[in-house]
Amino acid sequence: MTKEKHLYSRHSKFLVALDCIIFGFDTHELKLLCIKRDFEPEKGKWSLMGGFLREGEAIDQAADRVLRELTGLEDIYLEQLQAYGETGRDSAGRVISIAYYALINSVKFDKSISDTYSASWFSMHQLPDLIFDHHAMVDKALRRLRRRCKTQPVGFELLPEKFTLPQLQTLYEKIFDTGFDKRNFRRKILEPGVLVKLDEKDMEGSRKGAFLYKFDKQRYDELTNEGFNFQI
Amino acid sequence: MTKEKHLYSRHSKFLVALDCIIFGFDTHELKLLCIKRDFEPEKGKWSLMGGFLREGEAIDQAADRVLRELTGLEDIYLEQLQAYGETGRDSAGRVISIAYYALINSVKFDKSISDTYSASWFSMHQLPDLIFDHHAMVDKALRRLRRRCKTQPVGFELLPEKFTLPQLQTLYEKIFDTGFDKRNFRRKILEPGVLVKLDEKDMEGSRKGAFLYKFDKQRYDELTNEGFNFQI
DNA sequence: TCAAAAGTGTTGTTGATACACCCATGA
DNA sequence: TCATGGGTGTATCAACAACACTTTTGA
Repeated sequence: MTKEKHLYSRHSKFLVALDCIIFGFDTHELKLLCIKRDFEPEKGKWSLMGGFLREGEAIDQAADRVLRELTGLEDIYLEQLQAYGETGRDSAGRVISIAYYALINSVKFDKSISDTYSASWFSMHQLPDLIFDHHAMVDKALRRLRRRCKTQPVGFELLPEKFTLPQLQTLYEKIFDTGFDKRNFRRKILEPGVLVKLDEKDMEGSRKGAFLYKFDKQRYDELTNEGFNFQI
Repeated sequence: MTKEKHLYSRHSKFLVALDCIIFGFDTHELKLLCIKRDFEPEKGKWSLMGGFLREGEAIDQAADRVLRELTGLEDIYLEQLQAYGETGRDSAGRVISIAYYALINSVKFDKSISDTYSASWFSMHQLPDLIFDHHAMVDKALRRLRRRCKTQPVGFELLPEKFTLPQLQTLYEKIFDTGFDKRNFRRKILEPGVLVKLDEKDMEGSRKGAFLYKFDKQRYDELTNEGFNFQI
């Protein structure tokens, strides 16, 4: 008999699931990665990527595993939103679900893996119907993402390592679903000095070309230790 | 055989606990309600009030029940923080814990009930050692409380229905662990017009006496519908 | 009459917003 | 040469912070 059984055995146990709200950005749109469920219940309907917690696995690890199973990606920004535990939330039985949101650079991710799950990207403005309480999770994730983007340099997670300021501005505009003044945006984002301008231009987006920048994580950490707070 | 067993039976089940971070305010201090555990493991140590999720119970309901068991209070402000699920977090076995924080007016609560749990209030500056990851939960709860207080009128939950502006200011100062300018504070808090001044004074705190105010929830809801956002 | 807390407006500073033109390039 | 998106500085306005004296009352 295990210690656990001895002490807590009179209490009920529950299935614990992880659901991932996966955001991506492809130069013009903020997108959400959804999968077509290939198992019951709700087989064939659109859903967030999810999975069940396993013995001996921390919940953060489990979310990471679920994300990796779908995208093939490691070292992804992943943050817990909250637990969802209404009794009727899963039509097939009692499941406590812990929602996480992830930010991925959609260029990187492994299309072949996601094909096996019938995954596809949807614009945040044209989401499909999602099962259970997944819409509520997505709403909450978007609000959280906006809050994080205001005070932490997480937007960069959605872009390639090298990016242009117009790209970055477009990203922020899509996340906040609004427009920003170009000069004010550049001033604010450059002012703390955590973006380093490279001697390279991206010539894709325009004739003139736009300088590439890189996020200087080391510099950011230094400043943060000195009490600096990122703000956009 | 239930539908649940049929569909999800190959997955593991887990104990799910609820832990409540209970904040109170007693005119001079922001306080935390802790209990001395009367069961193993960690019997005799200080802990947050907690309990296990039951079959057929939504997690929010369960948190509410746990809170009521300790305080005897209904209709308490209660908000989920997040789930904690490290594998070794509970020394007696694998338990997923969902943390909630509550705001109660510490005058109201039923001392006799809490005595049966050996509960007591601790100043946020002199917290006892707490078991497991409860300190991390408290830290997170305090940060969340500060954020909520900045943009939602939740501070009033910690005060009696009628309160004075000096009391309210002290509350905010204790929550944010800082001092505010009296005139600026009064201007900001009164400006939106969601506090109604009563024709009564509280004579406890001073010779002169301070006017009592009441939070006008109906007015607040009206303004909120018109797009108003509370800000302090 | 005095000690102790309540109550009240104005000014300076700082951060946010609005705004228009020149530049570099490929077609 | 022209169409397209990239890059730059200043002036105005609003929000925030700093600040000191009068009032009321009970002891």
